[in-house]
Amino acid sequence: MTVSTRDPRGGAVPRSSVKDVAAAAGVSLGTVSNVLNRPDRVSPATRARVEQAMADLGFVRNESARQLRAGTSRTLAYVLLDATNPFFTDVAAGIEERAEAADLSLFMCNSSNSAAREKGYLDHLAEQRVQGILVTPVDPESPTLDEVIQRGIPLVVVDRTRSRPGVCSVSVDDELGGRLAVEHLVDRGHQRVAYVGGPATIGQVRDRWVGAVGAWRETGLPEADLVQMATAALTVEEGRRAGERMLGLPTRRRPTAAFCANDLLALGLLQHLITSGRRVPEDLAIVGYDDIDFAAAAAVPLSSVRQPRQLLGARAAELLLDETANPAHQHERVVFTPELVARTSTLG
Amino acid sequence: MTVSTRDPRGGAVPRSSVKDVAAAAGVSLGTVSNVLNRPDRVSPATRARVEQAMADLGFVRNESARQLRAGTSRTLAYVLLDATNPFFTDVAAGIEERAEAADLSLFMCNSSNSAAREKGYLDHLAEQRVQGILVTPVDPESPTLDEVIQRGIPLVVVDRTRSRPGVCSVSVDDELGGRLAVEHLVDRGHQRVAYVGGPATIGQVRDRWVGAVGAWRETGLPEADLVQMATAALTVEEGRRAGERMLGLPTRRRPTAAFCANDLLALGLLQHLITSGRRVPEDLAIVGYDDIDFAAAAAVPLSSVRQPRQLLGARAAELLLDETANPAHQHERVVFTPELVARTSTLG
DNA sequence: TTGTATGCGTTATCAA
DNA sequence: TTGATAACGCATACAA
Repeated sequence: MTVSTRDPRGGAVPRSSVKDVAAAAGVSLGTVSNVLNRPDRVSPATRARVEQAMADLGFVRNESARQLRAGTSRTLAYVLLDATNPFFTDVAAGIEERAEAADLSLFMCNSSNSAAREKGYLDHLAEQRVQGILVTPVDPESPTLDEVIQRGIPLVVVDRTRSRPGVCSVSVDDELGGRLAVEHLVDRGHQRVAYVGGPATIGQVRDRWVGAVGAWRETGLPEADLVQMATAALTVEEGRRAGERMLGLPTRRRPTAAFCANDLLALGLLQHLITSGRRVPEDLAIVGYDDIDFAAAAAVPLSSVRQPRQLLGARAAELLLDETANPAHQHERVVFTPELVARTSTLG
Repeated sequence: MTVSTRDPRGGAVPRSSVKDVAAAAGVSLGTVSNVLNRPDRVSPATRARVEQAMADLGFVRNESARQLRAGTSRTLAYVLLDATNPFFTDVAAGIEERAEAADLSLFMCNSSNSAAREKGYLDHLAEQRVQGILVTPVDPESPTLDEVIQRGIPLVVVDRTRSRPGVCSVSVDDELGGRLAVEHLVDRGHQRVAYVGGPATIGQVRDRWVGAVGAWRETGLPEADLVQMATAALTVEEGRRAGERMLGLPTRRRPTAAFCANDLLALGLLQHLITSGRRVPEDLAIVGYDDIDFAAAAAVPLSSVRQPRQLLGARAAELLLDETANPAHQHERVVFTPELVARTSTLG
C-alpha cells in the first residue's frame, strides 16, 4: 500500500552566514565569531543581541569553513566490514562510548566486505579531513591503509593486525580462538570435524582455520578428518547452504561436529539441521565464533568463541584519541584473548 | 593478554595543496584545478605533469574547501535508533544501495534511542552541510527535525510518519502490524494475551499496541485480558527479564500468548522460557515484530510481523535523492504493508 | 570590549 | 590551452 500526500514545497531557504548575523545585530563580524567561540570575551548585552539575531536568522555554523580555517574536525569514523553482523555494531558501540566522552561524533561506514567500497570511504574520509579513522579492513596489508596514514590521518586497525608496524591495532587472537574451538570439540570426543567458513580472502577466516589445524595436528588424528567446507560469505543464508551440503554427504563421511568461522554461519547451519529434523549436538555438534547476543538465544544455545566486543572498540578508540592528542604517542599492538563459551550445541 | 609493540612515530606529514602541486608542476593553480575537475580542458602533456606532481606530493583534495566553494557535499547520512538491531542495519543496506548508485557516500549515526544524541548528530550533520539526511527519529514530532528542514537540508523520515506534512516519510503500517499479530493469536484460540514492549515513548511501541487493542476489542474478549507488560528497552536482555516476570505470574493469570514489540524482545523471552524448561508454543505462544534473519533461526522458529526492510530504506533514499535533485519535488508519505509470517512459535 | 583585515584550499570567471 | 583573481564562511591576530 502506498499513500501519497502531495504538498507545496516549502519556501526558499536563505542560508545565513556570520556576516548576515553581524548585520542584523548591528555588530562586526568578529564579534559574532567571538560569541560563537569565546563568549566570555563579549559583553552580555551584545552577546544577547547577537544570539537573538542568530536565532531569528536560523543561523547554522558552516563546519566546512570552520574546518578549513581550523584544519581540524570533530569527527571520527569507523569503516566496518559488515554492518548487518551484530559483532561489528557491538564493536562500534564501544567506540562510540569513548568518542562521545571526548565530544566527538562517530560516523559509521559499511564496506560490505568490498575493497573498492572500503577505498571509496577511506578516500572520502581523508578528503573530509576527519580527525581519525578506525577500520576493520578487508585486507590489513592493503596499501590503501598506508595512503591514509601517509596523508597524516591517525588510523587504528580494529579486529585485525598488521605485519608492518606504523599503526596501532587492537585485535583478538584468532588463531587461539580456532584452537580453543577445535580442542573443545576433540575433548568432547569428535574425530571428524568440519571447518565452515569463507571466502578465504577474509583474514579472520584464514587465521581461525590456521588455529584449528594447529590444534588438530597436536591430537594426532588424521589430517584428512579436519575438513574444510567453504562458504561464499559469512552470513546466515550461507550457513543454511552449508547445512544442505553437510546433510548431502554420505553418513560415513559426514563430520560429527562443525566449527563455524562466525555465529551467523553457525546459526544458519543450526537452523537447517533442526528444520531437517536432525538433533544438535547428537547428529552434529556446532561451535560458532563471536558469541553475539543471538548465539545464546538460538534454536539450541550455541557454543561460541567469545570476543570482548565492546572492549575491542573502546580500546581502539582510546589509542586513536591518544594518537590525535599526544605528540609522544607510540604505536601499540593490543591483542586480546578469546574465550570458549560452551553451551548446549556441543554439550548435549 | 595484551602485547604492546612500541615503535618510533612516523615522520612529519606535510599536507600539500593545489598551490604546492602547481608549483611542483610548474603550472598555475587554475590548471591544477582543471586537471581535477575538467581534465578534458587540459592538454595531455601538462595533465600528465600535474598528475605526476600530485602523486609525488601525495596530494589529497580538501573536501572542506571544495564544499565551502561549491556549497554542496557528496554525502548522505542515516541517523538510526539502534545500530545493534539488525532491522535498522537492513534498512541501512537498502539506503546504501541507492546512495552508491548515485555516487554518494552514506554515513551512519547511531542515536541509541537518545534524543540528545540524535540532536547532536543532526546538528553536526547540518553544520557539515550534508546533501541529505535520513532519520528514524526518537520522536517524529520533535522540533529538532523542523530545524534541520528549515536549515534547508532535505530530510526523510524512515520507519515513522509525521502528522504535519512538509517532509517525506516512508514507513510501515504499525497499527496494522499490531492488528495482524493479535488476530493471528486469537485465531489460534488464545484468550489471554500479553503485549510485551516499552518504553512507551517509542512510537513503534505505541502504534503496535494501538493496533493490538483495536483487534482485541473486535473479538469481544474482555479488555482486561490483553495485558501490557512494559520493558525498559527493546533488547534481548529485556526480553529475558520479561520472561522472568511472565513465569512469576500465577498460572491462572498467566497469558497463553505474547506479542512482542520487536524480535529482540521476542528472542529474549523465548530464550528464557526454553531455559526454564517451558515449551513454546504450548506453554506460551510468541509473536515477534520485524522478522529479522535471526527470527527464523531461533530456538523455536519465531512467528513475526515482517516489514520490507531493504525496500523501506531504498524507497526512502529515492525520495531523498529526488528532493535534492528535482526542483518540482513533492513531499510524499509512503506507507508499506506488513505481513504476518507464522512459524512454530505460534503454530506448534 | 569591539572592529578590521587576512588567509585557510578550492572552484569558477575572465582575460591572455 | 593556460593563468590570474575573486569569492565561499569562518577564526584569529591585531588595532582601535
